[in-house]
Amino acid sequence: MEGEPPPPPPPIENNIPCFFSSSLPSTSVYPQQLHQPIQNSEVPLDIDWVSLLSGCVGNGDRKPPPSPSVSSLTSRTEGENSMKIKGRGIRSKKGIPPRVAFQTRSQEDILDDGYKWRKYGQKAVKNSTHPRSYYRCTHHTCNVKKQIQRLAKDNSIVVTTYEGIHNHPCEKLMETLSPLLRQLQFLSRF
DNA sequence: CGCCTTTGACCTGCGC
DNA sequence: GCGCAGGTCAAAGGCG
Repeated sequence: MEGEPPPPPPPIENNIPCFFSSSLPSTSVYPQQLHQPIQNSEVPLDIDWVSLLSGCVGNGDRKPPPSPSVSSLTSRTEGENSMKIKGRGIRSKKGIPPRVAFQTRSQEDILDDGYKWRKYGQKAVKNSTHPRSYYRCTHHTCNVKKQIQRLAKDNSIVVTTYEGIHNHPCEKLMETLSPLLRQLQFLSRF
């Protein structure tokens, strides 16, 4: 049924995965309208990290903002905008997890976002010379996935699409923040 | 030895 | 109904 009903974009808080990494070059976030092509590759640096992080907190994990250098977050990339929900493990139309896509200008395909990922597939995609890689969070109870692909028209841009929300804290972030938190606790006594 | 990547096969939905 | 394209599985091999 339902011939691709235009789903109302869910509140952004529910769609923002968390980002963390000293090496993560950039990001910007918009609600997931992942069926629309990227129209521009301008660089919106006015990231609302408060909203972003509050969404993370509400979802049980969080990451500090990376230092933005470039990027534009998107919805689906060109050549990808016609993507349908297919495949063996197809997401049921009822329970489609939130998805967020980022464009990141980076020489490296894999951006360190603080979580551990296991690659479970790679696929050549139409209209792109670069394959798309599929990753899954290695945490036992976490079912978050991400796809990584380079833009066909700009090899320097990596498009990372997160699907789902982590249900566990980011170990790397906790490592990083622990000393700070301890210090804050100590200072707050005075 | 355990974990990860690679890679081909398989599955599924959509368009024609 | 068929073919295409995207997404996933799982065996095999590599690496620390």
